[in-house]
Amino acid sequence: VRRPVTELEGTVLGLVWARQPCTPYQVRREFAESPSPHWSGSAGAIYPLMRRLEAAALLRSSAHATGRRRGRRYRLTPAGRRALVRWIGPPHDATTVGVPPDPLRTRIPFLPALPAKARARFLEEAESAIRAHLAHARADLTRRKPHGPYFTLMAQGAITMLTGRLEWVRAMRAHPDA
Amino acid sequence: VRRPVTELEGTVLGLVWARQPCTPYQVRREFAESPSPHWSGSAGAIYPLMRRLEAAALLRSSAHATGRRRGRRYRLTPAGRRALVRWIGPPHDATTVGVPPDPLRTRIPFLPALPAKARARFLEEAESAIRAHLAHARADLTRRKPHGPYFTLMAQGAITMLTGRLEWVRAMRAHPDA
DNA sequence: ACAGCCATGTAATCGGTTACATGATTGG
DNA sequence: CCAATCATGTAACCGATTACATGGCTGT
Repeated sequence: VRRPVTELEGTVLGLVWARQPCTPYQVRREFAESPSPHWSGSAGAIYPLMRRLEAAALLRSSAHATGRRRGRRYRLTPAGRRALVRWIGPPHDATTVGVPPDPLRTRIPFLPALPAKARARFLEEAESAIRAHLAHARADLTRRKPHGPYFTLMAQGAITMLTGRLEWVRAMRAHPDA
Repeated sequence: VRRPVTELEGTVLGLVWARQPCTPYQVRREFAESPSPHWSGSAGAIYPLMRRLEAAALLRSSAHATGRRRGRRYRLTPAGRRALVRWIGPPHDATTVGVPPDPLRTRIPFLPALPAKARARFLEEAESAIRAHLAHARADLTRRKPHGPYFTLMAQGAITMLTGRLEWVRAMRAHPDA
């Protein structure tokens, strides 16, 4: 009666699957290089998490040493592989496929708390910040393209989201009282 | 030297601002009715949080009783109002305005772990689930329209995100190896 | 040799969820 | 009156972040 794996656990299973044998540090680097800042991939999150996954028999590890440095390399167990497939889905639940959280959208209903001038600045700064992130996302796309079609598709997904958000903000600036 | 308010704290400040005087239960209902399932608005989160905000002098409360039921009504203090304005921004940081987290997108690079048939089913189920959520979001829009332009804009933002995601999934289904 | 980064961890803190407890109100 | 729901909390657990500690490696 194992509980389903969390988002972070599922992502780590996927990263290990793709790179096995894989060290916790490689996983951390992947999070650090990701354009999405949602998870920090901090050491305090990743190392204990991978130990937990091993305790749950979803990962197994072997000691490893490059030169004199100790370390562990992780691989998926068959149960880990099955847990990964179940995490990917389908079925998709509401948190996976529903309206994604968006801190910018969250702020919109509270804009009347700002004076009109600050409200205009809010939207102006938002638009230029989104453009900057869009440029980063496009750079990320070209960087990931050699890694295969699915990495390309993921990067395109990020661009799609940013583009939609940009249009949305532009519409708000155009019709402030729509 | 107060730390900046978190997303949940900022949202609660905004909700209290819009409805003051406001009980924790009203705040919880707002989260429960929100189409985004990101925060549960559980009692164990909201009641202690509002007490913390009062301890930080961003909220003040007065005891209240309807019939024989005890309770507290909260209002913003001037400092709370300033904290709300600072939370809304600008400036926007990367977590606010960058690529939003998206559990569906997160799964894409791991699709090769699925057999081809399951991969097709993943995309098929994703598309139909997004359509269902889009219908909910549109219903939410018409429900919120009477509450003013900013609630309308927020609801439209959710629709924009879902529409973009739908097009993205449709493109993936059309060109599985793009 | 020494500074700085790479790599592997651990400990304390903090906050959100889950589960539970309790009383008040309302509908049948 | 009794059940279901509304409303107000509390406590335990769990996990992510922050900050710290350590030791090996690399360039100058």
